[in-house]
Amino acid sequence: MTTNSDPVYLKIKKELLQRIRQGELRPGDKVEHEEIIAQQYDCARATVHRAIRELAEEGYVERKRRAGTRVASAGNRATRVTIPLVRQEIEARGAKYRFNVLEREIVTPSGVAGAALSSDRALFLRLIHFANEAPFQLEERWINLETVPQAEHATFEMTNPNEWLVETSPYSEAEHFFSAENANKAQAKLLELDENDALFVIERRTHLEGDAITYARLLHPGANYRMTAENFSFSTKN
Amino acid sequence: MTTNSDPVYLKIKKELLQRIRQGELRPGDKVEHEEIIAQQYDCARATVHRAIRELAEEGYVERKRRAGTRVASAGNRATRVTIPLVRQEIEARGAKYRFNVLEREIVTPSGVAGAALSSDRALFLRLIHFANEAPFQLEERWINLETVPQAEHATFEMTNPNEWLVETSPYSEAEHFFSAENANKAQAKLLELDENDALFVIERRTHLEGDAITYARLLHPGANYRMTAENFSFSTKN
DNA sequence: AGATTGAATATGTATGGACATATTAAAAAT
DNA sequence: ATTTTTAATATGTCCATACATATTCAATCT
Repeated sequence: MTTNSDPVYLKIKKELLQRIRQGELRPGDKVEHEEIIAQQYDCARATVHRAIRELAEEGYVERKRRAGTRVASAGNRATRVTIPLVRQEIEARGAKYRFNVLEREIVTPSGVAGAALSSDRALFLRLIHFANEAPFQLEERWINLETVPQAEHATFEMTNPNEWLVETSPYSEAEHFFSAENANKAQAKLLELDENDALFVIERRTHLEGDAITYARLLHPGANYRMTAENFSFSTKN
Repeated sequence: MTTNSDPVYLKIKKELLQRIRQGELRPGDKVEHEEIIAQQYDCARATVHRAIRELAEEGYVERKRRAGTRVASAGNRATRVTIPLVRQEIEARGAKYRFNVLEREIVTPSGVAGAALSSDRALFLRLIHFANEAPFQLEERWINLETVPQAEHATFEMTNPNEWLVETSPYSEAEHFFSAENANKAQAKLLELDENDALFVIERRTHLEGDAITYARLLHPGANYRMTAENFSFSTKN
């Protein structure tokens, strides 16, 4: 609900959103002009503009110059997913975090990793992450040594590759893919599962200004892993 | 890159983001005050404010009154996932969409569905969705008949339940969960898979002002299903 | 009828000023 | 030395106004 202490633009936003949620304004319906709403709330047009602009950014309405504002057609709305760092994810559950480097090798990446990195030299790493000594995530990672040459001499004993990379180039762009796979024999053994058990797979490609940095596959036992997507405007809070 | 035709606030936003991406401004670093940037760009403070506010909303910087603006610590950044309507998803691939209602029954939901709906009467539906006559998604859905009584007499012959619900209460709030499971015998048969093949599972709970509307489980063959998460500020476009 | 031109209009951006408010740092009082 | 009070400051919101620009609708010309 709308709090008295809310700034005016938020009040307008919430009340409009409520009218949409409750079906008073249905997809395709026109929303009043900014000037008219400004009169209703006795405020400046800029204030109304901000309210409706934010609703547009969140996908609730569509705006066109001269044509006005309409409630957007529903369906395929965007949700937010936060992909956590393993350590945080594990420690947030109150468990002890530990990881282990199983493999470390300089390779010429091929296949998916090759396509993702487009580089001749990469550092390949295979790691396992534990929560309270129980296998939590199996990680296969390629780091592009052409764009991140420092990786060649990093030990990855104290900080895992993910944390190391976040430290090294903090705000690189990332793409994520989610899928499900059956565990092969090796994966099953490392994760203490049976062969063919379902795995929840997160793939991540990061790049900086077009240059590929890393490609990683993060494999979780499907039986107890669950990823949550939040709504954009939760209830009427925002 | 910054286009000449970009509005000033976008120019400021992009150039600040670039300084963060390239590591000139690192996590924890202070960003200049709004007034100073306004001087540099010869614009009003409100213009700078909008640029930095949007960067804050996207998680790149953190702002505190009196304390100023600092580059946020990286890691666990949010990404956007769009959960498409099956029909759109299938037709977007150029395939023919068809669905089939396999089961339809009024039940008292128990287990996860019961917890999600907290209702005594629900319509349970089991459906299969085809792409070019190949099984694409298996759907198990409970619709709360206390909040959506009209569902009891809906046929779901032309419009599938998802589309029907989007039509009925367009902007309800939704939560999504992703996970991986092994197909049981029945699921495998319906999806034309082998038993134990990995399934990519999307669970969805929707509610309207606190009242539960529906709970659905959407099961995809893991072998060829892949969900993509986009970045928030793609490159430097936004 | 069809194409071209020309207003009308709703949104988009921007200004420069004002006041509110959270938070910090310095000053004063204990 | 520690706590309390006070002032300084950066961000947050808002206004009234102005002009830019995309898009529609009507008027005009071929």
